[in-house]
Amino acid sequence: MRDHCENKKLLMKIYKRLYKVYGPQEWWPGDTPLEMIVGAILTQNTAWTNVEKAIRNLKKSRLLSSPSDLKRIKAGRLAALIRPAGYYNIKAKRLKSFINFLSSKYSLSLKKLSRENTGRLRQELLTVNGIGPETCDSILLYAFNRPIFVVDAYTQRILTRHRVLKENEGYDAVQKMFMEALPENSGLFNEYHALIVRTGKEFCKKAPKCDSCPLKGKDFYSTNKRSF
DNA sequence: GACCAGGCACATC
DNA sequence: GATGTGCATGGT
Repeated sequence: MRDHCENKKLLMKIYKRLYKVYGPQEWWPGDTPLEMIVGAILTQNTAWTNVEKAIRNLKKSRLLSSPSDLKRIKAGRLAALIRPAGYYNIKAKRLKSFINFLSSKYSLSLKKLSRENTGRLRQELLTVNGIGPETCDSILLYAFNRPIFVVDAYTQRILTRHRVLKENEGYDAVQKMFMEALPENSGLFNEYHALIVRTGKEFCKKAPKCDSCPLKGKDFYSTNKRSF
């Protein structure tokens, strides 16, 4: 994370390239803030295709119309419905802990929750068991439209391979780098993260497929001398 | 059949 | 504070 100025230019260049190739991703794939929050929890370490099945089940059972639906349902039944998303017992608990938080502190109202300023909102969400930094920031950015950059495994992997980050950089440090390098704009943060995931899925899995990656070529590497 | 996916909490050292 | 482990389904 040396050469701040160079990294800043490189991060914009990467964004422009991905946007040019893929166009707008129009994330989050969900219709309402509640559905986005549920999706953010369900997608933890899980392929989105599996999450879709779980969300379909919840919608079919009319459990995503309002938070009170999820408040009423028993954790065991909830777990059965979200089974395709994997880790279903623990995720059912996590959904419940969010709903209990919303219920006890915001009278089950997402609108009330959304009146908090961004810093406070982030602080509050992070107290919920099962909501860590990435899930929290996905909720802030996609459900509440706040200018917060979401860091995920693909972000780390792609930027490490492009020598912008050293290996095992912490979440907060990576987020800080993005947010200092880019204009504070939730639309930009939204598209950038979505484009990273899109690129990561196609080209930057643990075994990378760099040959046809849009970020191939020396234009997209930091000159920072780092071994990786 | 092995490997992996848009993490997180908790135990242990 | 770093490191290891359980949680689980469905696609490649």
